[in-house]
Formats: sequence, C-alpha cells, structure tokens
Amino acid sequence: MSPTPPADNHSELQQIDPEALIADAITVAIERAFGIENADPIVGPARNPKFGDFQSNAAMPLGKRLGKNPREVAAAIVEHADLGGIAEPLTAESIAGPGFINITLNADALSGLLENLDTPELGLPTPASPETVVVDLCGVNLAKQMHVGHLRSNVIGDTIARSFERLGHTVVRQNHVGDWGLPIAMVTGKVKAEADAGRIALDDLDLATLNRLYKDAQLECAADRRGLAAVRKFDLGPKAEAELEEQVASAEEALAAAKQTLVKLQSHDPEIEAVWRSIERTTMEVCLAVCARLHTRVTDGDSAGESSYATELAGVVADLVDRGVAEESDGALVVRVEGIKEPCLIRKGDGGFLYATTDLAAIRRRVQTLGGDRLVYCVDARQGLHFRQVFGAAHKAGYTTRPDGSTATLEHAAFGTVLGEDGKPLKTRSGENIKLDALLDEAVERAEAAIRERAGENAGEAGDVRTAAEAIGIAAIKYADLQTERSKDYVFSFDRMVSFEGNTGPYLLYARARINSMFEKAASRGIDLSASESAPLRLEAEEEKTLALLLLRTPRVVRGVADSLEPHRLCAHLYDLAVAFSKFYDRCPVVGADDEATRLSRLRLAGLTRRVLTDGLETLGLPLVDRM
RNA sequence: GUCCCGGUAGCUCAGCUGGAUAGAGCAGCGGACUUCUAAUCCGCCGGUCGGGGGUUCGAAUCCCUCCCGGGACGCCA
Repeated sequence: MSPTPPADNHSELQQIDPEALIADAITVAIERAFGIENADPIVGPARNPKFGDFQSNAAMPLGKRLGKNPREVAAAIVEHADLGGIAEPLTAESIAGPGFINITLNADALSGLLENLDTPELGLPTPASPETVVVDLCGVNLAKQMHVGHLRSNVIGDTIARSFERLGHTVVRQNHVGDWGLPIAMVTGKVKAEADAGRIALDDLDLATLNRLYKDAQLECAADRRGLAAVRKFDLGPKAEAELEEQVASAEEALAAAKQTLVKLQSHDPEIEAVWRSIERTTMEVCLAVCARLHTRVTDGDSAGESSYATELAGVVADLVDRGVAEESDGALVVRVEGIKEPCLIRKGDGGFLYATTDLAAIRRRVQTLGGDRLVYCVDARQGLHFRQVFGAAHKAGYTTRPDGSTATLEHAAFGTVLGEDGKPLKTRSGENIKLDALLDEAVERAEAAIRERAGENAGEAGDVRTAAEAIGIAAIKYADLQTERSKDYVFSFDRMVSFEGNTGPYLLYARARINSMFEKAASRGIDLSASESAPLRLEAEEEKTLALLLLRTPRVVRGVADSLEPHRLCAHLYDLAVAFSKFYDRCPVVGADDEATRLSRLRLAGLTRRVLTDGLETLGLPLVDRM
C-alpha cells in the first residue's frame, strides 16, 4: 500500500512531469470518449525513440473490455484528447500497431517544463502533512566487529531513509543494537574474568579483543551434546566418550555462569554493569565511526538497543495474555497469526523472553511513542518468517493502531546475502566474516591506485589524493550494493566495482566532476555564469532533449524509491542521467558553443543537471568529490 | 516435508501496472583525445528469457507443472 501523493502538490508536480500531464489528459480523453472514469491511461516513456517520447497503451485492454477494435478505441481516445499544447496534437498518424498511441512532446513545452523543474526544491516540494517513517537499520551487536552483513543494512537502510527525507517526511532511524541476552552475558562474564586476571584493561578495550573474547565465550558455552549422544549410541570407545563428557560438562558450567551473569546484568549489578558499559562504549564508538566513514547517517541518538526494551517485556507479555492475544503451547507462550503455520513465540518454557518479544515492544514504541506511520525494517531476508510473525502478532495485539485509529504500515525491506565470486557467502579463506573496515580499506586503496595510475605526476597533493580516493572507494562500494535489486543476493567483486568503468559509483561522480570543470573553464573565459541561470533553454540537439526528459523524470523516480523501498531504481535513473550527460558533453560544445544563446542555454542545462545529479547522489548517500 | 526467494548474453545485472525488433555494464574485437577531464564517447560481436503446458490479439512479465540453486521452518538472536 503506497501513500498517494498529497493533493496539494499534485498540480505543482504536473507542471513538471510530462508523464503525469499526459496520463491525466488520456484519462480525461477516455472518460469523454467512453464515459469511463479514472481509467488507467497506461502511459510511459516510449520504448523506442522513433515512436516519440511517450506512449499510451490504454486502447488495447480497453478494446477488450468494451469488445471493440483496439485501433478504433485508440482513434476515439486520440479524437477526444487535449494535451494542452505540451505535446504535438494527436492524429490518426499517432496510432500504431494494435493501438499504441505515440506522443511527442512539443519543443517549447519541454523547455517550459524544465524551467519549472529549475527551482531550489527540484520538483519535490515539502508535503503538507509529512508522514513519520521509522527505519530500522545497522543492527550491530556488542563485542562484534561489523562485517559485510552490516554493510547492506546500513547502506540500503540509510538510502531508504534519505529518500523519505528528500520527500519531506519525518524519518526516525533506529539502530536495534544487539546488546542484551545470553550471548552478551557470556562475553560480559568473559571480559570481566580477563580483566580480573589483569590480561585486559576495562578502560582500554578494543573491538578486536572483544570480538575474540566473544568467540571464546561462545565456544566455551557450546557443547557437543549430539556428538556425545552419537558416541554413546555407536559405542565409539571410552576415550572419545570421556573427552566429550568432559567438554559437555565444562560447557554446562560456562553456560550456568553466563546465566548468572545475565541475572546480574538484569538486576543492575554495579560491577557487571560497568563491564557491560565499557563493552558498549567500545563497540559503539567503532560502529558510529564506520557509519560516518560510510556516509550513513546513523548516530548515537539513533541507538535503541534490545536492552532498552528489557523492562517492557514482562508488561508486553502480560498484556498479550490478559487480552487473550497470546496462548500457552507446550509450556511456552505463543501468538498465533492467521495465515502463518508457525506460531510466534514470545516466552520460553523457562520464562525467558525471545527476540520476537523485544521486536513487539519495539513496534509498540515505534508506533505509539515515536509516532510512526510507516515502519521499515532493513534486515537480512533470512529474517522473513520472523518479521511476518512479529508483524502479524503486532497487528493482532493492536500495537500498530495509532492514536487517530489508523493503522501503521509495517514492512520488511529484506536484502539478500553478499556472495563471493564463487557464489557462496562472502568469507575469508579461513571461513570468517570479512570485516567491514577491511573491505572499505581495500576499496579506498584501489581507488587511490587508480587515481595515481590515471593522473600520474599530476595526481596532486598526497592529501587531496587520499580525500578523493576515500570518496571514490566508498562510493564504489555503496553504489555496487544499491545498484541491484535489494531482495536478491549479490556477488561482491572488487575487480568489477573498482574498475571504475561503466555503471559504477565513480562514473556518476565523474560526470559531476566534469560539469564542475566545465563551469571552471567557462568562468576562466569570463562567461557570465549568473546570466546562464535564467537563460532561455533552447533544446535543439537530440542529446539535449534526451537529457531534459530524464531530468524531468527524477522527482517521479525518487517517489518510486520511497514507495517501493527500492534504491536501485534511483541508481538506474542516475546512471541513465549520467550517460545522457556524457553524450551531451561529447557532442554538444558548451563553453565553445557557436553562439551566445546556445552557450548560455547549455550552461543552464549543465548546471541543472549538476544540481539534479548532486541531489540524487546525496539521496543515495554517496560521498561526492568535486574533481577527479 | 512445508513455505519463501531466485534462474534473462561468456560474467555481473536491468526490464516499471502484460505490449512494438528483450536492454546495460564488464570481458572480446574495431574506432575517436592540438577543441569544456578518454574514470569518456562511437561501432561490432553476443540471448531456445531454466524446461514444458495454459490464458491472451500479444507473455521474460500472469496461471499450472517439472528441473536446478539458495534460504527459512516453536522455546538461539
């Protein structure tokens, strides 16, 4: 269910978007011709330039519905259509094939629309009643280093958030930090033991050490119980059995200790809590630094860890029991959701809560306290069932009902796994997750090498090169991640993304850098740039027209990204835009144009392209670089 | 076993509510830098859209079925 555009800016949008204007005209024509209201005009860009700029495919389905020859239907539409002068008048010649209606924009209208786009808001005015969108992203865990899995949640989640922000909605980012529960208790106990033994200092922890201790603690608590059962069953000898027995026993012991630590943590034992806080401080400091480096807007204020819901869980469960939403099942408490076979577990047989319980508390807070109209979860696709259960349970519990009685929309913006070039989940040779900062380092290193290779002696100051390399490397990684359909797995390849050729982040940055350079050149020739800002647009060359049409399409695309939660649409559009600009750049001299009017018109077109491109790149969250 | 997601050019991917000869990038081959940055542009090569049925004037797109790959499936998070 996508929000409809507020009526107050619809007319404004129409002044810019030819597709909307034409669509409305066709809808009206259908009504006039057949008395059918609000028919889908099926208008879109022409599939092939030789058919014009836009096409309507409405006649065919309409013909079927009315039992008429689609070409006759098309003729009737054409006859009743009033395109208000924005396109060439429709005639019998406009009808092609089974009933396609081909539409060519009027040249003057095109520049008029483009002038309307050329405002500070670039076709996306602030809505009269902004929505509040809560975006769940990042999702780090205490004592664990960020890896490729976090890359997507941050990058995609942040772009989704930015697209809503760009549309003028209120966005609340939520970093649902994994900072609670038994695994955290395990590592907390482990860290305390290490500190007590003098092997580490609590006020001087580093994340790599924490990560190691986390794994150690996990191992110590992990017992091969099934292995032991198998050894016994198949009688594999007393030695093997004894070894496993010992292992299981020590694991049981470690687990019991961790459970005790958890109890202390929950009851705010000062000593344990101090250890926990230093783990948290160390982890979050690194996490936020990585987010800053990634240019994802995730800050300390966005942190809403699992621990922050700890005191609410008992209340949530009691509430669900009281109101008959939850029921007992094999000693556990579950919420059954219609259409899903597996019930949603909210309390274990031993009384402990589960992550579904925390997520229910989070939904309640996000809707009731944060005022969310729309909750978006940018989380791994493998959590799909979990979110279907939790969303269903939240709706059933009434937690998604807002004060005004409306229901908040809950969506799982699921993303696929990052794969290596062998098609398997990306890991190091030793089978570990690849650290995110190492990944970023390599991209930046490769970018720096590329700059030096291309520029040679003219690469500039070392500091400037590093600044540019940082932006280019990060842009390359982010763009590669955003470029493909979110929900699918994607293959990560340094060689491909950092070749910096073709459809890559750096290509977009490069297009922008060339526009900068063009303006510098123009300024150095003494051309009056301020005059170009309001110069009449003369879109005569094919390249100029193509570029103009793409520019006009941008607001529609940004809306589409927010509606669908699919950033790759903006990537594709900005790439098309950059390609169109590159062709324009290649074939239409600007600074050296034949006459003054053309020069100023082209400067204005280039300037507008730069602003739209910059705006789009910022919406994607790519770092910019002014010179390449 | 049940459910979810995928299968489009050698590789990586687009393909919007069904529409006109299925599009990019990379790789390969061939062109374009005394003229605004060649991280660019132009051309060529390359596809039984996993297989088979069906609906339709029209299917990569919708329905059925099968094959292949990945994932998830009550007391971990």
